[in-house]
Amino acid sequence: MEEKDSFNHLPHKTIARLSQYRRALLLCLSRGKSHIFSHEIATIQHITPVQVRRDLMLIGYSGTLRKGYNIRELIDLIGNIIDSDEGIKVAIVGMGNLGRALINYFSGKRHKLEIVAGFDTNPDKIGNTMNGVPCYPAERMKEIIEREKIEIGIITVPAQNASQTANELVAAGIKGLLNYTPKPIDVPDYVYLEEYDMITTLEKVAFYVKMRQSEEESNKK
Amino acid sequence: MEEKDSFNHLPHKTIARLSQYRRALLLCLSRGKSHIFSHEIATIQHITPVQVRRDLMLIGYSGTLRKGYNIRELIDLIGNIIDSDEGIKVAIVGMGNLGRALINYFSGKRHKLEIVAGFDTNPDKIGNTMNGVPCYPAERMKEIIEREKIEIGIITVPAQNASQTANELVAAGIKGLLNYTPKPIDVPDYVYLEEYDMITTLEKVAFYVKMRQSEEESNKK
DNA sequence: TTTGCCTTGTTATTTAATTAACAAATAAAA
DNA sequence: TTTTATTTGTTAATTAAATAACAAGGCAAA
Repeated sequence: MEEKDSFNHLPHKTIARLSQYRRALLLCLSRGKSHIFSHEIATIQHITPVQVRRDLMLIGYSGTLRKGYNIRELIDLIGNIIDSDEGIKVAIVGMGNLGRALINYFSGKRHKLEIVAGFDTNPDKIGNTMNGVPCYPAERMKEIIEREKIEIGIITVPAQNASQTANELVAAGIKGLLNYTPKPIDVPDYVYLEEYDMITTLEKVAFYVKMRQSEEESNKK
Repeated sequence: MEEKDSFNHLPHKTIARLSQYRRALLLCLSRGKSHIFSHEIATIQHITPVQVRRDLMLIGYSGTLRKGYNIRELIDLIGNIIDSDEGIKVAIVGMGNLGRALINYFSGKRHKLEIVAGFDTNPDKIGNTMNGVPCYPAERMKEIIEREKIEIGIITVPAQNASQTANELVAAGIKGLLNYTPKPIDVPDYVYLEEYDMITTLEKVAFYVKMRQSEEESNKK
């Protein structure tokens, strides 16, 4: 208990990187590697070796000098930190292209984190199964989330339905939400919320592309 | 020229928020509103009024005291900053579920930023049109990107093809890349790169959900 | 054995972003 | 007319994150 508490002040960015380190490490392990240096991890992730070492320091893992980190041990440790012992169930609301894309990404990958239900209002989709994930009618959201003890919801409905969907998920007792619509949603404090807006991301890329071009032009002069 | 340069030190987060403010403002405008207060924008975006005012200060926009900001003017100013005068063309590589989801999100929305081509290797998809976006064979990437003067590429191929796709896009002269595969890619300095990893995001949500639960438990004791 | 080279682990510094604090302006109310 | 409430704009302080700096350990080669 006390140990686990020590991880709740890890920087958000470190949590994200740990997840990425683990995937890279699993790949290395499958290729027969047993140890890895911080600069190797850094190269794979396109970050600096210092940042890798600092992250590992924060989770209290020590490598061996001149031999690097034990890949198997590190994978296990990261799992202890970021995975839930019992596993966490996830539901996707909105089985359009984005919802299905997410299911494909996840299918059979992470066993501690499983997408167990999809919801939609389209009668053509209801009753079908996508990559092993059954699609239920939106009206049954509360019932199924409670029955299956689903704790995380991913919102991939059209933007205009985002906030209503969020409310329904919260009412159903969801603990964490991931909102992929461009419409910001409002949830109670006890629900962890992460939002990602694809339109904004693309506009940002466009801005920096433009910015660099105009910098180049003014340098030429 | 000199004015534009003044925007190249805007914080990245501010750029992202400007894009979001604009969308919110367009919605308000369409409802007949002409002015808006910082705290109204803040409520819509679930941030603080101070942050809104600070962002607007950075772009040099002044509202009128006790009347707020002129929505029309502000929309135009944000456009001047983040849009490219001539517009920027975008290509999507990988017309799977995620690629199609992005096309749906964008279709007909932002006229300064247009998805004009999709690429895939699947013969069933090649030659089709999705929401007005034609799907070309991957081999024609360079040819079409050069011909259409496409500057931004979005990578939505399977992870194992990510880096090869990135190389092809860079070779074709792309200026900005948005990588949605969980595999980090490597691009030259002159290419602006943004990466987003859905698996990591979901693992992060799961971590914080778990963390809060174990905090609650230890509080009960 | 000794020297030099890597590599880790940690602290210090710098940079980025958010939040707090508050002066100034002005419309509305007293 | 004077006071009060509200809202903007800006500087200062705080927090979060990344980067730099460097001591210490230990293998390999001389």
